[in-house]
Amino acid sequence: METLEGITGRSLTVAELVDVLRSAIVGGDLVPNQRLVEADLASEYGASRGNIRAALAELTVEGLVERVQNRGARVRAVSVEEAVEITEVRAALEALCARKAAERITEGEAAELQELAGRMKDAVERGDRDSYSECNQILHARVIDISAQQTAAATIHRLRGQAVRFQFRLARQPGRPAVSLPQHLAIIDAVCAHNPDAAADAMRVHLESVADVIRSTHT
Amino acid sequence: METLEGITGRSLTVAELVDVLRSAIVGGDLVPNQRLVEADLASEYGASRGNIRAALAELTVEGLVERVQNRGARVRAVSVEEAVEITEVRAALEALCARKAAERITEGEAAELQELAGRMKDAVERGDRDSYSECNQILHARVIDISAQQTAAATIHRLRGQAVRFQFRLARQPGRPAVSLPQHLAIIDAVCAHNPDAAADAMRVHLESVADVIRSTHT
DNA sequence: GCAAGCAATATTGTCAACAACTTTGTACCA
DNA sequence: TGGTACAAAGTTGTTGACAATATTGCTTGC
Repeated sequence: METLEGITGRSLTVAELVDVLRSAIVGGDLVPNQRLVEADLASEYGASRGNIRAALAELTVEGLVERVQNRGARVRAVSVEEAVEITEVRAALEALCARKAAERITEGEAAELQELAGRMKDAVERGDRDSYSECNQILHARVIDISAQQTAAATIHRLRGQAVRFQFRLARQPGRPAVSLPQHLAIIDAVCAHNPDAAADAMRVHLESVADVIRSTHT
Repeated sequence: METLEGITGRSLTVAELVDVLRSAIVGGDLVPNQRLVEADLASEYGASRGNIRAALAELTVEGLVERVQNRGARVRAVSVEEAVEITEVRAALEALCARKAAERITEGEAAELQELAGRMKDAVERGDRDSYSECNQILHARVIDISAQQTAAATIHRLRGQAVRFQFRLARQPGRPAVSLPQHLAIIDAVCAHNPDAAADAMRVHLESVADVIRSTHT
């Protein structure tokens, strides 16, 4: 892989570095607890150490990186307990979004969600995990989108980045689609039926069940 | 006021600057939309511009400061619409905390909350706004504490910082205590009765009513 | 063989200078 | 009078050098 610096000839800005490093952490190129030595990252990504340093400071506030005084930065390792907490917070926030989405949804958007429901049923019948997983992500994103809640959306997005490793494992669990499909369909039904309370409950139940699965992997 | 630099003889670290600037913004010494010129802040607080710059970057991620490329930083102005959203997110998260608190609360903690309920009733009867406002803050803080939800607590705290200006106005509204006192008592009752669903509902209803008041000030 | 102290190395924290960009003010021309 | 081009000032973005701190490995004495 060629670095961006190698291609463009200029060095990366702080904002670009934040994006690049965030992707590297969320994407798993930088693994939990891995040390992030400023000088190494600087030569790796073709940036000055000062900019690397600034980027690490921002990612620390985002919760992706952990720093201790005079001892440098590491990729933050999220414990199972913490992943459960994060998922519970997501449950509360996405339930809020589902509630607002049920209040605001248009007929066009409802038709779109119904079509998505069809694709999800199909995918489960065919045993197509990748397609189902994709629909899953689209559903959650669409509900947040329709809710038009900027603050909740930003918070959910940040938390997702921290726990993405656990989500990933989850989707591969055998028998998981059979459990989650009816939950997803219940969310779609309630949102499309303009039923805020039912939509919030359905979303909360769904993500609480995700939290339970994560909890159970702790043993 | 003497700067910390003037007292200690050394210049401030980035971490110290973040705290100082955060307090200044939340406390209202730096008002919304006020420009934050790095060089000015540097001489004001007796720090190097580089450290000021790093501190502003962190506060930007926290949502207290707004920056645009090459045009500097300002204190972020939170709109009424945004304050409503923030309060709704707080409603969802504090409802989660109330639920968990109801599950975990000990008898000692329950007695403490009941005593707080008494003080709140007293304060309203006596018309003592300051005391009631203080109890209010203690109640919310205690419920979050008892819930032992680190992730939710950190998120609530960050959001509170952004909307603190609106909260402040609210407490001074005439007739407000008469509305909020029964809501607060309902929260305490449900949490102490180990009733998670009721606790979550009571907290959500309470903060949604706060959101309504903020919304109504827009007109 | 082992622990304590010390030197060497690695790494982070801070700073001041320089470069790049944006805005403001002014002169000139239609 | 209005607008455009250009110069000047103000401010932010970036970098490399230096200082402070932590870690590692070695030596020495027991």
